[in-house]
Amino acid sequence: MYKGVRVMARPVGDPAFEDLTARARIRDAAIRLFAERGMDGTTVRDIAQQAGVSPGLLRHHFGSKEALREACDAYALERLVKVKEEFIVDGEVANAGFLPSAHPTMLLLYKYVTRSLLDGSTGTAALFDDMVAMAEQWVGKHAPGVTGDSRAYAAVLVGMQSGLLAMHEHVSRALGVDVFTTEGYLRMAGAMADLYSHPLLDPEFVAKARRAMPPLRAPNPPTAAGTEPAAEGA
Amino acid sequence: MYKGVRVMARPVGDPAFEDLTARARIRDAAIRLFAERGMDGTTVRDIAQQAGVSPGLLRHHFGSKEALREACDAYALERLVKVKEEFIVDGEVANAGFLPSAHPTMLLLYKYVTRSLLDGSTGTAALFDDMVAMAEQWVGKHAPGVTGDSRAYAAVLVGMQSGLLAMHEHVSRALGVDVFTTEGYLRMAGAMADLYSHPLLDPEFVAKARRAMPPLRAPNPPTAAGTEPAAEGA
DNA sequence: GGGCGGACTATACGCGCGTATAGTCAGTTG
DNA sequence: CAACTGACTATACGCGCGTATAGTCCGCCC
Repeated sequence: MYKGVRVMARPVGDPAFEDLTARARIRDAAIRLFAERGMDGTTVRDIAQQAGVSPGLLRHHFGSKEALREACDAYALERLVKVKEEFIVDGEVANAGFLPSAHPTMLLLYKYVTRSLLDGSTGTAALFDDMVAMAEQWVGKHAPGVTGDSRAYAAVLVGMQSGLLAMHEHVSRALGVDVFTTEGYLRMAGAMADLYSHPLLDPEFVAKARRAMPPLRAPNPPTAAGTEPAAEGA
Repeated sequence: MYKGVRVMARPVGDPAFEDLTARARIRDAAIRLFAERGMDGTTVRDIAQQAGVSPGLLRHHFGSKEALREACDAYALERLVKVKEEFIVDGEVANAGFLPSAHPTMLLLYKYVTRSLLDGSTGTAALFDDMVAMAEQWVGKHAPGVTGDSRAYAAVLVGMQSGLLAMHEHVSRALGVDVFTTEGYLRMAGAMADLYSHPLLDPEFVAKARRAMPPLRAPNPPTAAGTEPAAEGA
C-alpha cells in the first residue's frame, strides 16, 4: 500500500478492494474518476491516490494517461456488450431492455461512457455510431410515423438518450434524486416511457411548422434580433 | 492590435470585427471558444489571441477567467431571453417555437449555453431549472398521457432537448452535417418533430415494463453479470 | 544461491497555465 | 502645461500537470 500521502478515502462500496491487483484498482479508480470529473478534470495523481498506489505505478502499467483511458474504454465496452448479449440472446430483446441498466455497476459504466462521449473518445464514438445504425434498423422494421429521414430519426433518438444522461447533474437536481442511482434511474425511465408511448405534439401543428422550414435554409434567414455572432451588448 | 505573436486567424465571418471595442471582442471570442472547447479546454491566452489583444488586457477588463465566464453567461442569457420575448409576446407561442433557433447567432448561443451546462455554470443551471418549471406547467395544461410524475416528465423533456445538443458532435457525424448550422439544425428538428408527434413504444409493452420495475428498487437488484463496480477483467 | 525480471516508489524535469505587477502611451481635464 | 485616468503590453511568478528516470524490493528459475 502506497504511503506517500495518508490514504483516507477508499471506495467504500467496494468489498474486495484489497484483493484486486494494483492494475485493476488503478483501472477502476480511473473509470470512477473519469466518469465523475471527466478526463481533463482528473489527474494521474488523483487516480493513483484513489487506487492506493504511487503515481509512477500508473505509468508502469499503462504507459500514459491516454493509454489508460483507452484501457478503460475497452474494459467498459467489453462489460457492456457482455450484458447486452445476455439480454438479447434468443432472437429479440428478451427483457424490457432498460431494466438491467438499473444495476449500480451498469449505472457507473453508463456514466463513464456518457462522459467519455463528451470527452471525445474514439472508442465510445464508435459505440455511438453502432447504436445509431441499430436504431435505424429497428425503426425501419417497427417503424412508427417516420416521414422518411430514418437516419436523422435514429441519430436524434440515440443522441437524446445519451444526452439525457449527459445532463444527469441537472436532471438529478430537478428530480431531487441522483439519476445514476437505481431509484433515480427508474423514476427517469418511467417518465421516458411516458414520453415514448404518447404523442407530445399535435401532428397538425407539426405539419404547419414543417411547411415553414424550407425558406429558412437561405444562407442568412430573416429572423430575430442580432446581426452576426458578435454585436455590441451589455 | 496586439503584435505579441503574429495574428493569423481572425473570425472570418465577422464583418465589423475591427469596429468592436476590445472588451466586446474578448467576450465574443470567449463565447466562441468556450462553446467549442469548453471552459477547461480554453486558455486565456487563446481567447486573447482570437480577440487580437494581449492576455493582460483580458484581466484588466474582466478580472479573472471565471469572471469572464460569468460575463459571457449573462450576455448569452440576456440575448436569449430577448429573442424569446419577441416570439412569445402576444399570449402563446407566436411562432413555431424552434424556428428562430435556426439563425446562426442563436445556434452559437445555444452551443455556448449547452456547453456551459456541462461545465457547471450556476447561471445556466438556473436557466435549466426555469425551463423545467415552464415545461411542467405546459405539460400540466396541454397534458398528453402523463401518468402522474409530471415533474420527472418535464425534467426528462428538457434534459433530452439540451442533452441532444450536448451530443452535437456525434449527431453531426451520424448525419454528415453539423447540427449547429442552419441546414443541420433543421434536419435534426424534422426528426424531433417525428419523434414528438408519433408514439414510439407500444403502450402495452410499456405497461408491462412498468409493472416489472418496483421489485428492482431493492438495494441490490438481482440482475446480470458482475458483482461490484470492480471485478477482475481484461 | 545468484542473478533476473517485474511490481513498485521517489524524485525531478519541463511546460503551460492563471494570475500578478510594473510600465507605456494617448486622451482628458484643471 | 502638468496631473490624472484608463486602455493596453511585457514580463515574471508559482503551481500543478504529464512524463521521465533511477532505484528498491521480492519472488522465481536454473
